[in-house]
Amino acid sequence: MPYDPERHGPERIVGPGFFEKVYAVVQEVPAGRVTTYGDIAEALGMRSIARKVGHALAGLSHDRDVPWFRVVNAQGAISRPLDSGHGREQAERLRAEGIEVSSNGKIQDFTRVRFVPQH
DNA sequence: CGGCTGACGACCT
DNA sequence: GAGGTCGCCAGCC
Repeated sequence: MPYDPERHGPERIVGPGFFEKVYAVVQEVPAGRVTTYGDIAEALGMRSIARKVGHALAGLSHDRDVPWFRVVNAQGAISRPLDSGHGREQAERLRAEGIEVSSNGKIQDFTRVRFVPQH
């Protein structure tokens, strides 16, 4: 299917600098709240590149001041194996901010702590 | 250069 | 709720 603004958003903005744009949006998420890959994609004007948002975070170096752990998937769950170092760290850091995370990685009261970044 | 791979998500059974 | 399908696109074989 060709590019369709109705489905894919107003314009294509993925390109050089995309990662930095993602990081800028993530930094808007306040402590104690979480947002989703899709919400970030939409804040950047593209509804269909949620996957690229995850890719951007995957390439993030931890020494940068970006709260990567406040980003979860649309189901309100941590999108990394909980038996991995990063999965455990994310759950830990969210709990440290007062967010309840169940043993299966689900965020409790997700709809209430969900933060939707604005354009 | 073609194929595969994802920290995803909407939609359908 | 649990799976499967398809669309996305930069990066890495």
